[in-house]
Amino acid sequence: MLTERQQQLLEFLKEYHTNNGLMPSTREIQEFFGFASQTAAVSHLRALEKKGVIQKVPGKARALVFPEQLDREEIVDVPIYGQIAAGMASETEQANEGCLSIDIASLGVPRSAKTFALKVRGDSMIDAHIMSGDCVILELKEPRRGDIVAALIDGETTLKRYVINDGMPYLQAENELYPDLVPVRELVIQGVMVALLRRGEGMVA
Amino acid sequence: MLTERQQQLLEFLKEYHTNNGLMPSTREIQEFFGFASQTAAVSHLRALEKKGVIQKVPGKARALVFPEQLDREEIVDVPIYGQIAAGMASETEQANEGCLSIDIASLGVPRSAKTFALKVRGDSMIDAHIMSGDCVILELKEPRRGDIVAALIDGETTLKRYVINDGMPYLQAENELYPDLVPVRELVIQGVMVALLRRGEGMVA
DNA sequence: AATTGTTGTTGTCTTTCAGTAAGCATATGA
DNA sequence: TCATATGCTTACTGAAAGACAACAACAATT
Repeated sequence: MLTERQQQLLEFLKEYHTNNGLMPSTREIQEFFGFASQTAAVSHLRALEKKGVIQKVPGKARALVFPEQLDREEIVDVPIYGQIAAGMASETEQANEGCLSIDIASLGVPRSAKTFALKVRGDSMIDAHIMSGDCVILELKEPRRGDIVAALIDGETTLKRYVINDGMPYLQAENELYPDLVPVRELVIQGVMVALLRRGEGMVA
Repeated sequence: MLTERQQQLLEFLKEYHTNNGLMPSTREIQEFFGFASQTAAVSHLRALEKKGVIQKVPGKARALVFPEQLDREEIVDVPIYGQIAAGMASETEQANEGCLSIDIASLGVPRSAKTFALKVRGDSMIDAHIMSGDCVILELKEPRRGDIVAALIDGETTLKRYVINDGMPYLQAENELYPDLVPVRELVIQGVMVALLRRGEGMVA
């Protein structure tokens, strides 16, 4: 569908955009390709627009848009704070181990929600089909009974199901081999699980 | 950290950007807020830059960038074609039921990979901890033994584990209640599972 | 009391930048 | 063969847009 040259141009646009966060002007395109005229760049852009891979907003500077980008939902950056059941004693200690960028609609959380992610270690939630190595996405909010939560219980953080019995909240593992955790002193809920991402080639059991 | 007014300005920038795919000019900001001068907009932008929430590229038009956006990995749009084990007889029939935008690094697939997603229905893969309602992300590539694949077997599409025994490939469910599927006529692999996304409030067992 | 930050105003100046007109050579398909 | 798409060139225009100077009122610190 696209010619060789048009492909090169599109490539340049994408690269420029990811590097600089904005689109090149026609003169910058001209310079990059070594054109003697900016009109060459303009006509190429026109061709790309006719083929639907870009959209132009007439009269405005650097006003090129990739159509996919427009009907995309808003992307949020979910920071990965670390592994669960390992450290993270204080809430401010944000051992940011990377980020997870995903559109907000896929998570099913409101735009205002504060979210973060933790990597699961261990198999205490295996009966809820949460595997070791999975990445759980949590929202900072009040837990309801039955929610899966990351909680700081007596100094250690774990992922468990939040249960209330006789007005007494405690944590329940989803694995017969693990006991219930009844808080001795404190029970601080750090987040409520809203989504889960399993990734990589490690899909082999 | 930000003042009321600066918050409003940032809000406007984000909204304008998601709506139009590009940044407003200082004069557009001026007009939106009803300033009598564009310098007001400029000085606000300067303040936002000093506080680190935006970056400006001097001399260029509409050259405002959100810093997070810059160190973000490239976002790919994974189309959701439909439910597994339901329809999707032909490969071209793309009942696009929405999209999943996620940064490519989180998926662990090469940039060139062709990916798509399917919503799982049924519990035949429950022992691999894939639940009904989960969204599996698949890549178009050759399966290796042990991979979880979406396959068209004798006219129907299912998600199963790809096994080879005595040089004979067949499909295996991860649930004792389901039998192995040995292809009678044909076995077309539609994609190899590379990631899984479980979302929504339905985290309650 | 002096300084700095916020939120503005009236101006002017200059560069960036998109857009157009007119032309030319080579392909590709009808 | 005639039309149409591609891939360029030179030359010009005018609007879009950033940048700066100078000033002013008001808060919050130092």
